[in-house]
Amino acid sequence: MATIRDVAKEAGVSVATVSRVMNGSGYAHEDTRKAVMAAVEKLNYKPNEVARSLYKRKSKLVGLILPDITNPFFPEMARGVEDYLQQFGYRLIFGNSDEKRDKEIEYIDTFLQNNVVGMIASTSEEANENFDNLEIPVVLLDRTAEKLPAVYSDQKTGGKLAARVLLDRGSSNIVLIRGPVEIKPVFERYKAALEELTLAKVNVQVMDSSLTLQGGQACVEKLFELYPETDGIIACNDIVAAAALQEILKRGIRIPEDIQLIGYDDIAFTTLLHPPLSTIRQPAYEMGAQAAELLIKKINQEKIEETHKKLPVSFVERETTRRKAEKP
Amino acid sequence: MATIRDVAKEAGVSVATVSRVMNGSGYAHEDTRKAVMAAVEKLNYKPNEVARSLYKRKSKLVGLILPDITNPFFPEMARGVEDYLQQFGYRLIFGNSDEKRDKEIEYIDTFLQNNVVGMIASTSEEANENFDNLEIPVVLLDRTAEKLPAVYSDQKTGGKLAARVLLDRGSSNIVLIRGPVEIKPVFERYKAALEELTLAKVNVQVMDSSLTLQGGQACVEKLFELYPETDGIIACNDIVAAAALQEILKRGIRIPEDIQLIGYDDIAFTTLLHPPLSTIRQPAYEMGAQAAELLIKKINQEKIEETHKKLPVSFVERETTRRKAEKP
DNA sequence: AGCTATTGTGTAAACGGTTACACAAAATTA
DNA sequence: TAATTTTGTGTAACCGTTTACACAATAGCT
Repeated sequence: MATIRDVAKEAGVSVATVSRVMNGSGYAHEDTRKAVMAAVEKLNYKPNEVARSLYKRKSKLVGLILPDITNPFFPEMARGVEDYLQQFGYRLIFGNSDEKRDKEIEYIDTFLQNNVVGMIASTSEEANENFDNLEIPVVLLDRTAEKLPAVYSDQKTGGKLAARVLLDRGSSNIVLIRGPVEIKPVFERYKAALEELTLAKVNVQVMDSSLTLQGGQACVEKLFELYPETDGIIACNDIVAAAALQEILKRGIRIPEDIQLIGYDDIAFTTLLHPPLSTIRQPAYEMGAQAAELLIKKINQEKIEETHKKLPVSFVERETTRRKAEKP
Repeated sequence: MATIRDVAKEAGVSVATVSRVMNGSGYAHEDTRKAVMAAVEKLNYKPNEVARSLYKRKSKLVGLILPDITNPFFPEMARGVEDYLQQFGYRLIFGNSDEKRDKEIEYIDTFLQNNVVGMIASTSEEANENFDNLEIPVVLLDRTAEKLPAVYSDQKTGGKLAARVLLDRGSSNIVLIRGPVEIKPVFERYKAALEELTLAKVNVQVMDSSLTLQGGQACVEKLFELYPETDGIIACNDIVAAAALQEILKRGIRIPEDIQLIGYDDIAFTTLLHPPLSTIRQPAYEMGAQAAELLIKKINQEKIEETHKKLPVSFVERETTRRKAEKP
């Protein structure tokens, strides 16, 4: 790889001059500018980001921590941030935390050691003290905290909405599948749904599940043994809903006639399920993009009107819920 | 952030000594070692990777280029490489190429500018000359080329296998959905399947589709208009197969009685489809992990027995294909 | 022409590590 | 005890940029 010194020699100028024309900073005579660019071209010179980063004490790298890219909800987000950042020449150092504090800390440390210019993270709640005394901007994604800017979605409305959908469409023996309580957004949607259901004085059962397929299957296997009269299920996410759907089909229960089912997230494959899954949509890509936007504003020290962006969720009506009776 | 100089001052030694005890290189008296470690502890010193990387001319970063993390096949791979590399302290700079040459080149350039120690890439075929004269190790993933080490799966056997499955189970009017021909592995599986089908003197139709849901739906919409007598479909991947499945169901065709369907990849949600999708499995996670393993060997200049690892595929029998008649 | 701005360029000191080298002190050997 | 080897430590150069500063040349004013 050619260095700035090679270019300087080739162009017959000093390294400072090369640097200036590369960055368009300071003065440079048109002739020397041309000479430098010719040398750059000839040697195919690309400035070494590492050296630049060392001097400037900040790189063009952004750290991204997501719980698990294997869950289809997160790749959407990741692309949202990547696509947005890319326009500004930022690159991503990426790590999966598996919601584990240790991994998170490890990644934060290496991000810092690599002079990242900022970080975007879906951090487990208790851990975000790890981000507290950083001197670089951090934005939380799909999670919130007082002290840090955040982009997330309206879990409370989402949870309520899921409950309302089943209620309005006539379910009265509802199983609410609660995801891991440590995961704040998941817990919030659960809480909101439970509240709505409780208010409705309907028969409610709560079951626990992880957010994975295996967890969902394990949960749902017991569901009908425990609560055979169930006529509505609110799942903690689409994956678990898909597991439930499968169990429902296996048992020959008619959906949505005998039982209604609603998921959460609206990941890509929900539309491919049979019947297609009704769900609460979180705008994952958009969330990622907005987090990136916020981060860039922070990096550029722009004034930020709102540091906490709560994006709206919506009910995506498909075929695991009944049509709501029209008003006459 | 504390620097090595701060630590040196705190411990009352020179920076060289601090460096030596941090790296366990050269001599260091036990007492001074302790003093240094105490200072490190006290100041919470973490060596700056950027400075280290500048001097050594290689970082602890590995570049990863994948076509599109939004396709569930790739996150599996990505985790395979991340999980493996993580043990050795390497981190990932990540980029989606969308199979676009420009994006690929852009990422390669920035990877290089950041002194990555190696790269793993699913590169579009024609573009991999971009990797040719690099002085760092590169391993291809899910793609192959003569000159570069590669980890991929046995597309030829996979394609053949898919065809054999339908053939052996009695389909005789088969539509073969071909993915984008520029994507080598996708083309290869197509070619192998076509060959097998042709040999069988069965009625074959070829249709084109992208690898996405939208593409699959568009293709499959026309399928039954064009070829109403179809009794077997080989899809270019699971996503397209899922689209086909949906169309089949919509049309009230019985599966697998009237028509058989087989996908490719075995991504996570295939098991959730109704009926669960029979498919050809590629060991995506394992492929990622092995690519990482190969890369690390390259980095450490270990001797490598085989630079081209072709991993086996397998038929995952689920419910969109009939049971094969048992031998008596 | 003489003076002041403006423009153009180079030198050298950072940035925060690693390491070659020099040298001193301690341990080992004869 | 003297010579030699081993151990322990510091100084300074280097990695490839950026930029403060100095200074020269040119341009723009009276």
